[in-house]
Amino acid sequence: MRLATWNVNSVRARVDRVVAFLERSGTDVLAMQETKCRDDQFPHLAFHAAGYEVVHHGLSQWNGVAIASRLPLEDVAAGFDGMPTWGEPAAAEARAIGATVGGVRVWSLYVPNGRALEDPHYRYKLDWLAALRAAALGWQAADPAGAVALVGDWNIAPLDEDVWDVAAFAGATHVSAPEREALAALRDAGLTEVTRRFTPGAYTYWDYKQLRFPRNEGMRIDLALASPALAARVTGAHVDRDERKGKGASDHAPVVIDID
DNA sequence: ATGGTAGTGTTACTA
Repeated sequence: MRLATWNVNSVRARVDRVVAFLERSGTDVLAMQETKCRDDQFPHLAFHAAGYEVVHHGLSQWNGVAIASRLPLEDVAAGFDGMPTWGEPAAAEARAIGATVGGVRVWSLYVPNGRALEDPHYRYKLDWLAALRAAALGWQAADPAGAVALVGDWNIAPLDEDVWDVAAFAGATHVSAPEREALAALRDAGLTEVTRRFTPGAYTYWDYKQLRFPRNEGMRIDLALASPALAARVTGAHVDRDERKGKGASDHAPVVIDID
């Protein structure tokens, strides 16, 4: 199975490019983030025409997560138990969707950005990650030998080498110790990152501004965490950097994972 | 030079 994760930054603005990627790359299952639309606005027809079914969770023009697959999708879940809320009035955001495909439990995740260390959104981000860890501990306890993939835009650079200039991030989100610790704590639920060893030095995101992509000033923030049973089946991974090129590109590139 | 781009219910907000 070829599984990919991609923050598409609006599926409606990029549907042709996303479908072309699916067909070109031989991707069986694509987890998308930042679809930026409600369910009734999702461009299902273009995916169906290419032979993919889609499950989508979108509540507004913000966030939005989906899984497209040419294998059957089962047991779809919008959000996970205990997921924190945001805003006034407090409400769950569309940042997680899960489905079982080919025996693998796949979650497409869009972790809150955090905005700034002193911003309430940063606490929301940490709480969201802690709640995800608690949910994952439950999944592990229920099925210790299960194949689980948590993929998406984590909005965290786990290591200093995952940003082009760590000094430029002093006092900023994405690299702070609490964020990195919240991500690392998912290890308690048996989850490990499976793409890094195949993609050393690769970035997955480059800001639209300041010529970040031409200068390769990027960040590795799109990650794939896997349960032990699934991690043992990962045979390769790559970042499809070409998808960041040209007119109409997302600011993220797809991360592709091959599973035996 | 405290900007710069791109997306959305666009003239405000999110990233």
